[in-house]
Amino acid sequence: MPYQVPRGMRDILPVEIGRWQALEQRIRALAERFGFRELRTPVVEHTEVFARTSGEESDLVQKEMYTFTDRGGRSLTLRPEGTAAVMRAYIEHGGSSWPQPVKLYYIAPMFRYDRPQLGRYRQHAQFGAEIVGVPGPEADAEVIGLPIRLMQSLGLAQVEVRLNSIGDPVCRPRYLEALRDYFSRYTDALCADCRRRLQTNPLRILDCKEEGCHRIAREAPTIYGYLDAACREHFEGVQAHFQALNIPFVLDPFIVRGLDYYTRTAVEVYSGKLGAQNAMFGGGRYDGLAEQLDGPPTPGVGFGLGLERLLLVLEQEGLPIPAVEAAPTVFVVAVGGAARREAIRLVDELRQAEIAADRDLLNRAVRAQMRHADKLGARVALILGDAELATREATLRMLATGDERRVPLAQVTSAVAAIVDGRP
RNA sequence: GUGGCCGUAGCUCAGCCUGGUAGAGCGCCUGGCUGUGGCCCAGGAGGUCGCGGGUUCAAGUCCCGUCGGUCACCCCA
Repeated sequence: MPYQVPRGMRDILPVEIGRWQALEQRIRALAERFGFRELRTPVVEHTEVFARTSGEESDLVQKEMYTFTDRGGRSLTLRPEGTAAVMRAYIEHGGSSWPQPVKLYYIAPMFRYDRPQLGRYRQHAQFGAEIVGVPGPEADAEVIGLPIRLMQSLGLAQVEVRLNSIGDPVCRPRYLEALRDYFSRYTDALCADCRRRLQTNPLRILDCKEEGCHRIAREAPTIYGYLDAACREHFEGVQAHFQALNIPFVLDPFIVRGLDYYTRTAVEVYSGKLGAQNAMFGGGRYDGLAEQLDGPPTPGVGFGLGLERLLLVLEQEGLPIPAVEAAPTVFVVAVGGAARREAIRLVDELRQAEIAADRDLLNRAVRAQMRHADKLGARVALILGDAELATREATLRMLATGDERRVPLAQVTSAVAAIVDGRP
């Protein structure tokens, strides 16, 4: 085995690409029906774009970034998440002067240096969408409704949406103080990570999975008593709009999100079919993000959804997406040099008529050519030999039934077009 | 970054315990059918047994290391 793909990365082979293409097509159609337009950003950004926005304390920055120095001495990082890059592009190109609000989506690879396991890869694909420029809760419901409707349209009926508010820079500090007060009484019982988080980010203690920490966290004060009027009003607005959209959700005060830029709304959706890596999508509001990138104050809300995980869940639920097929309509089988030359011309003519056509390139026996036509899933075999050439005809064989008839060469394309249209 | 399990043909796996000439099914190619696919039959190609070291007369098999996969932890999509 001379070379292998880098750890945690994978090749998507032709036998499975049809599912990816089908999923991506559906996503694009749905996102655009929702009024989102695609934004493509480079796969790398200046490291600070992620380091400053996600937070120095976040796991993403601490241990998951693919960072390198380019030949000019710049520190660049392979995009570990989409939102910061979208906001960087929005600010750079003067998004505030575009028709407001701005609704953007992306389907793009993300890179995180992590230990691989089922549903977790060092390169994975995410579908994400953002609404920039709307401070009110209608945008939260609008953008989070998108992946919900996507999953429903794929047949995932009961997805559980876990919703929370983590406050904003006005009210969250008071809550963090309350958490510090509370957890300080139990420092001996907290794990080492959480003792550190007590100083750096006590919110994160809330979703620590350590048994001891978890037990203590369960009794911790929730943020609900600390949200100020504006945050509470926003939170209630999001819930009201979810209800109006008939999106079921549960309130979960332990959803805190791993990145620092989130404000107010935080959501995560899980599947029981994914083992330990069970998050399907996550997202929230990030009203302070633009300023962290030295841009003007700009509200935003969005999500990121893991495509590998979505495909895995669909597979395990017995709901595979019908793959995009790439079978030729016509396979031209040629016997002999003159027929081969005619086949080259005929295949080209069919292709110019927008009919998928293919032929043998290995100079193989008729039998092998027929076998190949069958394996490719062609609907029609066009057989060209001396007998046909003598009368300027081709034998048109329907592979499903074995029915055959002779067609003049000049009428082959229209005959095949008729078959494609369902007129045999 | 920590721990458990697993690496033999393109794929799924047997052989390992008890060291002694590397196997099966599927897939691929060819032929049976010299101009007709699927089904069937026959043949062929394809492997430094993940890699490196050690023990031994002899290692796919035993030991150590390493890389990769997988599951769990951390955390996330």
